[in-house]
Amino acid sequence: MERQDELMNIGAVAKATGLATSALRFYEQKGLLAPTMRNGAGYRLYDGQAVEQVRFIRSAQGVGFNLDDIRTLLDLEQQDAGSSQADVQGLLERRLAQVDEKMKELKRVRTALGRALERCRGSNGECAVIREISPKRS
Amino acid sequence: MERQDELMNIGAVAKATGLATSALRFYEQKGLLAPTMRNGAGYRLYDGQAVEQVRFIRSAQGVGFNLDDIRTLLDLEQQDAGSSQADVQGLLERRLAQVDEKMKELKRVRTALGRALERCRGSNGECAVIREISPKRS
DNA sequence: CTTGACCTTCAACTTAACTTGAAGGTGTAT
DNA sequence: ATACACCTTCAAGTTAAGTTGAAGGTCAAG
Repeated sequence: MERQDELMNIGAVAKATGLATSALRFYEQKGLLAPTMRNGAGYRLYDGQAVEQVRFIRSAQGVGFNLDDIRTLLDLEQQDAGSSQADVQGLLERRLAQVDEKMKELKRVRTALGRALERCRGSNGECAVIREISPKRS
Repeated sequence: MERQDELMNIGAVAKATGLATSALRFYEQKGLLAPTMRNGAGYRLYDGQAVEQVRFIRSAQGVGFNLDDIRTLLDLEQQDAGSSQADVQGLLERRLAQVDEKMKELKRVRTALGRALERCRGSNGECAVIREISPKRS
């Protein structure tokens, strides 16, 4: 299982993740994403793991974690001297509880939407009138 | 049994929800929360539903929706007469799909944390997080 | 009728998470 | 060797979601 160590420069990572290069540099500055190395000219070079990491960041962000939270989560990977296993474990447990809390909230939101949809379908014909629902992006 | 129409002023809603009064005024300005009425002096007066609504807003925010999204959700819930049934239904369905997508992301994050925790407990040292993310792309 | 805890508006400030722009170096294809 | 698309840093701008502060009105208690 030799992973081909093809390194990609920042533009390739950007393309692979759908983010702007500026966002990737920003993540680096915030300690969330480090290139594996730089080439002679100072270009950042990333391996495939970076793409995975960016995807994790986006997932976590999408469900309401901020970059600081995410950084501490990613820092666990590093096994920094100074953080004991117990520290790491405790942090993981707290984050997990937080995720479970979010799961509940999401279900709450889902239920509310489901009820609205039901009502909308149940009312034969009348949800409302007029037009113009703006094509709002997510 | 006419105890239901107790109106509360903004400070009481703030206390009941844990938000600052300034946040509640801000939500009003953004069209997310309207007081049922004002008293003679211009004081905002809210009913109990407002507290529920604020809780919904916080839940939705907590799972990554922004206030604009939430406003459209609330508009739908109240069947804000302003769009056709098909439009409303379609939008509701899209939002539901979005919620389900977030649910998946949350599960993804949860799984990553859960497995890292398990390994962290089981052996010494390995408390990696992002390695546990399945390399599945969206 | 004054005191203190409320409330009002409005404008300016803050923080997070980026983006944009300027000024310039690099890689490679013709 | 000249384009041209990349890349670099650094500073400043933007947007969302509020907070903070000034200047003042209101209400119950003493």
